[in-house]
Amino acid sequence: MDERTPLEVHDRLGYLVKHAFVLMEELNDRALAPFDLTGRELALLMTLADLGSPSQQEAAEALHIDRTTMVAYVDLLESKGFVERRPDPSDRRRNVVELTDLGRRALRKGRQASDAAEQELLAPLSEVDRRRLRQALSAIAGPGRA
Amino acid sequence: MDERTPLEVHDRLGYLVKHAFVLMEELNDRALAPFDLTGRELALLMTLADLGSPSQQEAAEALHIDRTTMVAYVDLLESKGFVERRPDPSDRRRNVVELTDLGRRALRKGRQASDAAEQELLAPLSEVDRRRLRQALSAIAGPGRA
DNA sequence: TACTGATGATCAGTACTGCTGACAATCAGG
DNA sequence: CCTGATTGTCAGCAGTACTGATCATCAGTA
Repeated sequence: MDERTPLEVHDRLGYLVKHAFVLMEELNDRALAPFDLTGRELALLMTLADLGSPSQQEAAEALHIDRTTMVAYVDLLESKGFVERRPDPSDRRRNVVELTDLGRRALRKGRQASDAAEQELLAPLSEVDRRRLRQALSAIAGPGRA
Repeated sequence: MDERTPLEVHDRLGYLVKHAFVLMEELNDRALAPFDLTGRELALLMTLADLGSPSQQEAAEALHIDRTTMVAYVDLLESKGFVERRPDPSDRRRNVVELTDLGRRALRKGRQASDAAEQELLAPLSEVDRRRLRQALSAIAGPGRA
């Protein structure tokens, strides 16, 4: 009870991708709110866990965000007690960013909640279609394109 | 020559969808720049053409944006000479938004350029995969979800 | 040692997008 | 006429992420 006429713009790839993104963001942030996390913050926690204890620069590159943006994220997660900054003894220009125990716990809980949000977004799709969508998006936006 | 370790975060749906969106936006805006259009502005031109001559409110609903945001878009497109505001004689609260001849021309050119940008984004995919991706995104983000 | 250039983190300022809340004008129903 | 709802407009704010400048540090070189 919303659309009368099918609109051309609703079939454009740009429109579809944008609204899939907005929806995913909403579901993700809603699922993560109980753990005091946003989707972007969870992504950073995941990156820190994957990379060991990277510098801010390395983490920023892995997430394809600007290093000046990373400063604010680390500030935020540090204020929540999820990560700690530590100057790298072997190169004192660098800040090593490490997960705290609290941060590791938030990561575990957050990953579960985010998994559930993904399932919610993918609900209209069959198992095969979900796999195909993932593969298509990886081919489009994955390594070597950004 | 970029990623050493496969990172968990790069397989998350949120990450994939976000970066597909960012890439699509870049390709779209680059393709549309010669016609003095952004992807969002083209979307509005398409909506106006589809809906006939809707009020700002109707156009905003069709694009799922706020009516206060629509004001700025119409201002912008009006300053470029692509659309015209006209008070609706039958309801003087409303502004009917109409494409000008210049706007119709920009729409034609812009649609072609945007089509090319879509093809560029979809380049890594086969014809079948492109169709499946579109269907999957429609099921996820199409009518009835937003 | 001293000099030079590059690198990492930080901050101020800016731009863009899109929201909320308030307002005036207008309409519809009684 | 009144009342309440609707439409467009505007000011203000929030979130995101950038550029450019600055400071400390490092690496290489003479």
